[in-house]
Amino acid sequence: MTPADRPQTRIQQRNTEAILDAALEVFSSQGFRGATLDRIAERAGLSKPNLLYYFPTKAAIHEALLAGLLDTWLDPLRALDPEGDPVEEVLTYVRRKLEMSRDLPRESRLFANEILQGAPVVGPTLGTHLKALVDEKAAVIAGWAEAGRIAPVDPHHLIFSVWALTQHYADFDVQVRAVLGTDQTPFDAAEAHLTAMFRRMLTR
Amino acid sequence: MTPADRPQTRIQQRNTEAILDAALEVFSSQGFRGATLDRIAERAGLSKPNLLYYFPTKAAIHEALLAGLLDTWLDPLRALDPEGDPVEEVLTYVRRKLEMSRDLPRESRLFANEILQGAPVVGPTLGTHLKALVDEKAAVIAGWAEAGRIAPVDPHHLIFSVWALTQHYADFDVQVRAVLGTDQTPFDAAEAHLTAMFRRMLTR
DNA sequence: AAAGAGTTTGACCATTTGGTCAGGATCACG
DNA sequence: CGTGATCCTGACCAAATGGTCAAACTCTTT
Repeated sequence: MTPADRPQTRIQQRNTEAILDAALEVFSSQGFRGATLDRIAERAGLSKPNLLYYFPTKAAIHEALLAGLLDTWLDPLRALDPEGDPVEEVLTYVRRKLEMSRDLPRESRLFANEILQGAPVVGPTLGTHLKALVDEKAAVIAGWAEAGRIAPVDPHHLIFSVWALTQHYADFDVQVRAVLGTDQTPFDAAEAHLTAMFRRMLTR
Repeated sequence: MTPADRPQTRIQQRNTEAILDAALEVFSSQGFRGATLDRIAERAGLSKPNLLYYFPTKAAIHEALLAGLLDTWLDPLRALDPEGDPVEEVLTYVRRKLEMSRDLPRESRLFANEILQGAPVVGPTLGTHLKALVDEKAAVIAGWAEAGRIAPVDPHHLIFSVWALTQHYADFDVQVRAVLGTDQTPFDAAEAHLTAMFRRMLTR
């Protein structure tokens, strides 16, 4: 009776994937209101009615993207190991987050758009899921600081700093490249800079 | 012959101001495509045709906002004084930039939206004006580093870091507040954190 | 108070856009 | 090979939206 009874057809899988990929491209570069079903359908290689055969509304596509995104987005923070070496754990977190900015810039911009607009979709989960995870990891970091294993630091704002610094290279990519005026990726220099910066601030 | 011949009427001044303020509110929270002339007109207390009496198109309002913004946005960086004390100069820059995030969050979000969309409006100026200013100040910072007056650092990425860290508190305000779960402003703690962070990373 | 510049608006228009629907094409499977 | 489920499409619709315009109203100046 439930829709889950029938597993996905090959066609279903191929098309929903194509739609989500096309939608990610369009939503992340134009914002929710700027994206049109026509553009998404065109990029996905489908007709608009066909697109609406797989997703009931434009908002449904958007929500599907954000729902799938939040989990993967927080994976690097989840991996922060209370048993590991404090400085290396934070540095690893920074590196993994920066890699995500490099490899998944569309996802980063989709998320940035969502937060900029006031988080109309993911808003509810921010104060619950996200806050719970951040509080947990902040406590770990606070413990390291109290034990004198890293320099004293506000753990919540340390995490904000990681987010801000790494996501900047995805969300403001155009500006970064314009200022550097170089063709090559800024990510190598960014990693060196951020690694040195965090190491220096955490080493007492 | 030029329009500048006749100075602005009082009515003109009041209405253009009201329009720009309303537009800033709507553009920054909904993005360019998400903003409608009806909403802007409503917020400005004018009818839509009356609004279009003062600005020829929606895009013209948007461009007027961005044109006025870029200058004030870079004021704190311009104020970075090559003759001043290196660490204090950078810290002052950070503080002034953070104050702008606190006092002008709508402007910050408007700019973030513009860059996220690929800088369709300000794009050309990024590679010229902005790059020139950043290169100039980066050279100053590089000089300080070479002279051993601050710890060695990539000057361009240092400036990016200031932008990312300070603007984060305006652009991702919803997320920051949701995670902190507090009613009071996060800016006091943010200033303490950022000040300590930059001081530690620049002091050798 | 008259004239002319400046200001405002209701009515209107063309286009875009999210979404619907009936019917046709195609596929999986007994 | 036939039949039911799945997939696809052209034509269409209602609402939203950027923009126009002629006419009316108001303010300033002489």
